[in-house]
Amino acid sequence: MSPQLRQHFEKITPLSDQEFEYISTHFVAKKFKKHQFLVQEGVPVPNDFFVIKGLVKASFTNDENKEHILQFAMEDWWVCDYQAYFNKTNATLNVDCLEDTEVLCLSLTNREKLCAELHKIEHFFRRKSNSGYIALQQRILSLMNSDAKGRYESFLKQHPTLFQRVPKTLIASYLGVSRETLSRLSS
Amino acid sequence: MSPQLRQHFEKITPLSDQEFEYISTHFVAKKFKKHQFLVQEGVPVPNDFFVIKGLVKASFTNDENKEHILQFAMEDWWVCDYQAYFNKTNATLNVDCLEDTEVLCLSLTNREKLCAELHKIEHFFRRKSNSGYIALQQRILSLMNSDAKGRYESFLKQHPTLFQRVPKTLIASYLGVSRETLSRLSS
DNA sequence: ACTTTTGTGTGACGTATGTCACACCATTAA
DNA sequence: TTAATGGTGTGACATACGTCACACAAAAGT
Repeated sequence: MSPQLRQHFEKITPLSDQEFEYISTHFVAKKFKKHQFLVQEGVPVPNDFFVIKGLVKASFTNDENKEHILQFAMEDWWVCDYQAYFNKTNATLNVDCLEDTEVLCLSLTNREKLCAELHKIEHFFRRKSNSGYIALQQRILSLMNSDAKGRYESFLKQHPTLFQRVPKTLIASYLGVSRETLSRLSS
Repeated sequence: MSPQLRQHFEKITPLSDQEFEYISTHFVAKKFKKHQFLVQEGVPVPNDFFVIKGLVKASFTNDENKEHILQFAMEDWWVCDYQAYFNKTNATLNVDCLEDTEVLCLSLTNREKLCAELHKIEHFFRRKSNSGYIALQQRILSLMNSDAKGRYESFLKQHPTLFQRVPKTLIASYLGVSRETLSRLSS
């Protein structure tokens, strides 16, 4: 199985060959084409996804059919509708591919099994979750504190790669601005 | 030590008397008066706080002296500047008391020690962090999807207690709206 | 090769919300 | 008792941003 996953774990905790081999049996590789859905609103969410290759977005679409992007995920990112995943409810988000993408799927059962069996893994996921929490707090601050231009610029700074790979329409929807406003900012 | 903390842990994982007794030696009780700071911008943040009694706010103040509230915390809530705490940097947030409050302090060292020694505790904090993450995602969606009125109403629904204990000026600053706009909403 | 879809710019206009100003009351401190 | 502080309402006005409309080009699908 992908050495990418191992490297990813080992940024936080070292693993023996056996340990990693054991861990990797709990993941399932899958491929998706552009426009395919990893998670679809209204249906259960058995898996969390670790992106090996490609690019996806996680988004919420409201009653007026306006889409708000919660997250992009490219190589080495995790993505899911975590609310639905952890609470075993139906998804309220969609996760779909902006490019052809390859992922490793981790079912909730396998995740909890690994966490229970290997303290290291529980530690890993705690650390991941902590960082995620902090990042979201930053995002909230940026939504409250900065105007469209400020958010646009700090996105550009923090995610130059995404900025190139993602259409601006979607970046607008990630930043919480209309497509038109974003367009006027860059000109 | 406070049975409140034990109950709080046991919502997620059962503990023996000895276990809890051991755990509790890692916490330090402290009392603060209204207007005192638990965390102050620019200084290190050695502790995370579990609120036993009282009410605090965690906020960011920008260059124009505008305050944005990231979180309120009352009984049974955890509060901190987690970015500074986990990364051992200086605080960018302030945490201060809206009421006289009693907390249990958990240093980063003790937290990591407990997590390493007791798998249960690492599990506890992973679960906590996961829920926190999900809650912040919801908040982001609400900032992007709802207008002032919508956010105000869902805050009222979700936190009727806070609504009573917290001045509306501060609720406004939590919701990302001006004091005046919020005032006009309720009338 | 043709059509459809996707991405992007730009003008005109409406509106939700911010800002500034002032007034009033309740509470706390001196 | 007075003064200072904190919380709230409300009017007048400014503005950032959304919405709708149209145009055009590039990419994708047939």
